[in-house]
Amino acid sequence: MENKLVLIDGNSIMNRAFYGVPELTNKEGLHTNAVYGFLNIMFKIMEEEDPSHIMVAFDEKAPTFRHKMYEGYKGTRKAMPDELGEQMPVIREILQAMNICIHSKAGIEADDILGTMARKGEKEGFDVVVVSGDRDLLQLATDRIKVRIPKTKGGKTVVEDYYPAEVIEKLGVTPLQVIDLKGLMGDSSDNIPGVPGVGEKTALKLLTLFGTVENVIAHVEEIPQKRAREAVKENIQLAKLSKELATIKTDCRLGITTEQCRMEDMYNSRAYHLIQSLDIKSILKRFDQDMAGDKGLEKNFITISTKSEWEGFLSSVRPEDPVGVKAVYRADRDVTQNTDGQITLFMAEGEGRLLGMGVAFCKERAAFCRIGKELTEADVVSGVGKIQKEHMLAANDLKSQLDFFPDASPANSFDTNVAAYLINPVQKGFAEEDIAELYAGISMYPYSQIFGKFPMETAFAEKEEELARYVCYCALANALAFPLLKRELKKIRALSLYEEIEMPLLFTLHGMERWGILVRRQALKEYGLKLGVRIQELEKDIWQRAGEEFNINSPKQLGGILFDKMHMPYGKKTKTGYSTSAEVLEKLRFEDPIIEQILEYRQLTKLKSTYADGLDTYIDEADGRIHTTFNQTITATGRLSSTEPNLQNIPIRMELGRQIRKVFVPAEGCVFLDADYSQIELRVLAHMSGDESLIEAYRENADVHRATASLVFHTPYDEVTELQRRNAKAVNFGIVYGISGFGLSRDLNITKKQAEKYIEDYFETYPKVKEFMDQMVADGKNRGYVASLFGRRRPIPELASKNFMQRQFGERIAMNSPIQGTAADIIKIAMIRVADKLKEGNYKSRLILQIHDELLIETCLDEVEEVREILEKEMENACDLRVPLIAEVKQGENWFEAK
DNA sequence: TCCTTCACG
DNA sequence: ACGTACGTGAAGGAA
Repeated sequence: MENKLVLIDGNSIMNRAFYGVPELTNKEGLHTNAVYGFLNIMFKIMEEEDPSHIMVAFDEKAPTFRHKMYEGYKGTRKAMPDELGEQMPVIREILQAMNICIHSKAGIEADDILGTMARKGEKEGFDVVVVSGDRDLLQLATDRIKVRIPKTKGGKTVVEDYYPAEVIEKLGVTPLQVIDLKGLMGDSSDNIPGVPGVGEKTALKLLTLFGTVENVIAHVEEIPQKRAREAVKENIQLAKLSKELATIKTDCRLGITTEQCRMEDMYNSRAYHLIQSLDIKSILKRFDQDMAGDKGLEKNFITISTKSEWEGFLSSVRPEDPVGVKAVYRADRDVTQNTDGQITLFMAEGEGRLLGMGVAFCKERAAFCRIGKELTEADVVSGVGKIQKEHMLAANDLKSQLDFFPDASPANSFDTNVAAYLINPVQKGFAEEDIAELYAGISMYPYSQIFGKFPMETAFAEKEEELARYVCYCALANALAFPLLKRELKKIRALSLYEEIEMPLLFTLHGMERWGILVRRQALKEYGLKLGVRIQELEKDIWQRAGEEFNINSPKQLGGILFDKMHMPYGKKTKTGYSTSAEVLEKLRFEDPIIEQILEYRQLTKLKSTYADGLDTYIDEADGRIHTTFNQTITATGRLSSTEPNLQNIPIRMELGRQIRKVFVPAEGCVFLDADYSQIELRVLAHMSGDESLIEAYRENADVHRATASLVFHTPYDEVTELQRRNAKAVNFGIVYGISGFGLSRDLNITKKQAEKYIEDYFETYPKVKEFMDQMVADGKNRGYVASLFGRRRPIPELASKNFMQRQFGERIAMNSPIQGTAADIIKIAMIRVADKLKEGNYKSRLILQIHDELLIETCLDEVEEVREILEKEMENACDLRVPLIAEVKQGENWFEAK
């Protein structure tokens, strides 16, 4: 409806909601019940009233003049409970995000703001609706001002409506007389004293007789009842004051116009995300219905389905525009074209998989290219390729779309995902939805809310219109974010990290993923079968010893058997019950042979489910190879991670598990070359700390653990015992992790005291290491982040935590991240150089895996010596430290042999 | 969806 | 008086 103004009493409704809605919290433990209740009431009112204008008024935190005056009189207003107080800023933020006018001013009560705006609106011809939980507001009611008072009755919200007629009916006085009523009877909830001894009944009688407080006072002698007469007589000042207190001002100078209250773009994604962070699902539904028209692109995107349209669109690009893109493609690979070997397979890959592409230059020019008869995949691909010569290509997760951008290079393309990751690696997400918010200044409707968990391929088939719009927004977000992200990278001095490491690496990783690693499927299957046989034997034995059949994989059931039924002494307890971890079982080894069997059972089922059976499902039918995905933007430290499947955690420590590496083999005519960095993190530590003794040890190519033992335990280098060396090694590890006495004591099975002594001695031996650690923690506290040698940042908010544990965790992170991060930087450089050398030299050998400090190359037999040289040299020379970097290269017919 | 366990560096 | 070693991903069970 045109010209309807809704005015909401923020504090009052929050208060109502807080006491009316049972306790609710989000994942972080923030209370949300009042916010939830408030929004429910607000939406209900909006649904019923369909207003054109809306405003919410709040009280300022500081006590107002009126209350100060009264404070001196009698007590104070009850303090707001913390659980409600913490929700006040939250609701204001949400309302602000929804572009709802909120107003509060020191010295002016919310009531007075409402009163003033109500009268103002009425004068300007608005229908006014005032929403409050406070009956005080009833004095505002007129024919054009409706007062609505929500009440919660048994979990449901019922709203009582008051025009003047209803006020008279319910209260027995006119709206204006509400003030007089309160002046006489008072209002404890609003701290209005009233006249002592005068209640509702008496007050009403007096008003029927005299009309107003002033008249009651003037005719005080005429009051029939003695008690009331005396009461009023003795409290004339109090009555006057009470009336004043009860009077809502309607003439405040607020400095806002009704026009500023106009409703606009309420259902946007900023508000959506805010509410989402509160874990209130039911409110989000309202957004689902109403967010259809999000901002940014309006209806400025077109769908292109012919080649001429495409060419016309391309020519509309302005010289300074980047080209934002997002490809929509089929996930499956084209099997039929991949019959004659590797090379053909990859040439053919991608071909025929593209379904469409969002392309955007700016807010005014965005298009969805629909692949079809008159616009082929080749048209789109070559069109983008051509425009890329002059314009930066901006994509998000370019690696996953690289098949469709054959002309892309690290220099002519930008990945908003990678860039945002470098700016803050511990942020929630880096997809277009996040980029749009943070770096493009536009709102996007989240994919999952439109299409659920379906892949884009399905979304394209079922909701093409919506998907077209979605990918255009993605493309636009990328285009708009590009300059901002680049500027930010420059500002934090991470631009060279981005340009010289991460972007080139993206291409290297893409090549590794596509090439994949060959797996002997049959051997894997046999391995799994063998495990299965033994698992069944163990299962039978375990059940027999337990005296019943149960699920050995269930920690709960296993705990019940071991600790309740068999009465073994339990060690640790977890949140949910007994711990049955290997560490605990290890200590029970001698209680019963069942323990040994359970441990073996655990080991075997792990190998079978995760590796034997698990890996098999990832073998590509077309080429017999496994193509993992390397995630470049997951870890907080800068390492890569590997998923679907994870090829960075293939067993090696235990012999039986290690055997599985025999199924990973090089292609026909090739061998594996596998190179490991030797103690890269400790070497990085030596460099970064500048500790002379540690550097010296590495320069002399000494056994560092032995050297450490020698210095820490004051034993000649050649007389260090095995135990001493082992202890020193554990200390070295601990140092890299951000040492703690407890952690080390647990690892070495010694007392905390002893462990602390070790650490103390260690720091005495390598004083610069101690200095370095302290410096990192100080840096983290001062700047909020620590950085690697190449400028890779990790924010550490934990260091500012009030929680001791959290803070200590922050300190360990501060000590570890620069080291782990620098090591990650170094191997990334090595990877790029190795892959580039292989490419430039037209070698047929390929880099196929990275496992943090290890690189695996499928090496053609005739290239072995040259590639070995390249691998070793590029790894060792990846960066120039104060200590040498050593890479140990091994060769083998499979991954087992090459380690 | 969260938790526990365990595989790796 | 707390209750911790740093960084990951997958599987299976419990809720």
